[in-house]
Amino acid sequence: MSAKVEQKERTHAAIIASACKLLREKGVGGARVADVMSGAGLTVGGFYAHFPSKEALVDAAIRRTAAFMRGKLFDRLEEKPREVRAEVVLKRYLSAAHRDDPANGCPMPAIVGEVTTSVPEHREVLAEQISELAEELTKHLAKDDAASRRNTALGMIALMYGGISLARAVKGTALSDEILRACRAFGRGER
Amino acid sequence: MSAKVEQKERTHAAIIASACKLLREKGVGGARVADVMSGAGLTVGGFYAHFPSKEALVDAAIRRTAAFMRGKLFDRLEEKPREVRAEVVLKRYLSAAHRDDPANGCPMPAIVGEVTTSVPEHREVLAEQISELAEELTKHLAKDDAASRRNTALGMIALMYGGISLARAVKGTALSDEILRACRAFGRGER
DNA sequence: TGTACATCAGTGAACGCGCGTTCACTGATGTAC
DNA sequence: TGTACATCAGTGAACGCGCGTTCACTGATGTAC
Repeated sequence: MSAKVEQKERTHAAIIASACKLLREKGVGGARVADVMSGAGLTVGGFYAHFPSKEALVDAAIRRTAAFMRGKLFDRLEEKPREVRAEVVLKRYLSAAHRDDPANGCPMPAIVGEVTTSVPEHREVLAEQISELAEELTKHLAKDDAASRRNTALGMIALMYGGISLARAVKGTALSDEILRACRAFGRGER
Repeated sequence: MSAKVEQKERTHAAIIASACKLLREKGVGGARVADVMSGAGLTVGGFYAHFPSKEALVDAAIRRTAAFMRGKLFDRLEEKPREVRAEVVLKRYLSAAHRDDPANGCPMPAIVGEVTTSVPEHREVLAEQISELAEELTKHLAKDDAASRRNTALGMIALMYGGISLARAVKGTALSDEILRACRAFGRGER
């Protein structure tokens, strides 16, 4: 039994990995079941031995990629002085590298719009992941007042998500770089 | 000929109006040709007497709704002192009313995500509309330095778009109101 | 230890449905004489 | 002014394609005796 089970677990992981990549690159609609499976070196039919539906896979992939993004964003952040951490986060998120590599970045740009007009499950998963991100970010902020740390965290999240989404939407134009730069400055408090 | 032409023009306008509503409510994919037509009191088949393709309709609707949104956002803004105009814009855009009435609001939340992975035409139209919005907003900002007015305008746009998009995605939760409030404060410069 | 049987991950074709687009047709409006 | 013909906006059914899901089948792994 063991070898069989291990093999299935490896396959399961490969399906999720493929889904995480496609979801961030092409969104929910663009991450087709057949493509996810062929990305994992398999054929369509086998999918339903691993997930009850595409929705279940998408939920798993949202959670996975959101956690992955938090890992990147807060990586070794505690080594830096508190006063510069917000700036570091802004710089990491609102970078040209992040804009140009959606497959390894934040899931939000690819899914927020679609998910807004879709099933409640996805929206709940997204809400849960935004909350988690806000909480972690709040811990790194410098201010005394807890309420204003919370506000800053939520504002930063909206600015970062909005900035990278717009920059990707107009990618290839001068405006795209300009947006990233402007959002970094705006987030820093420059007016 | 006249009565016939006038009738066709009225129908054309009704199709665009229906498309503008559906596009903002349900996005590009959700604004189905058959639904747009029945929203205008017509049946599917007649669509192609008015537009060469769904894409052409979507482009028209993006332009129309973006212009409409600018009208709302900057309405009588010159009556207010320059120092408060940014704040007024933030308050108008990041309001619960705007969040709860997508059909009459900004087209960006509904289309940015989808358009990013779609045909270049839509992306170009979007880029053009973002530029227009940034230029108009820049004119209302208080600072001396033109470059920093431009930065602030682009930052505000990303913050507003991001804030309302996330607030809509988690609509119905306490987090949704919190995001709107936090973004207004963040945009005002509170850290 | 070997042999017969059971299980089940994965295959690949088919099904069903949604949606953009096409097309033959209709009937009202407009034109020619 | 009236009559025959042309035009064309709008209808509604059909077409084609994409995509999620189902299903009969296969072959390798594991179990029972």
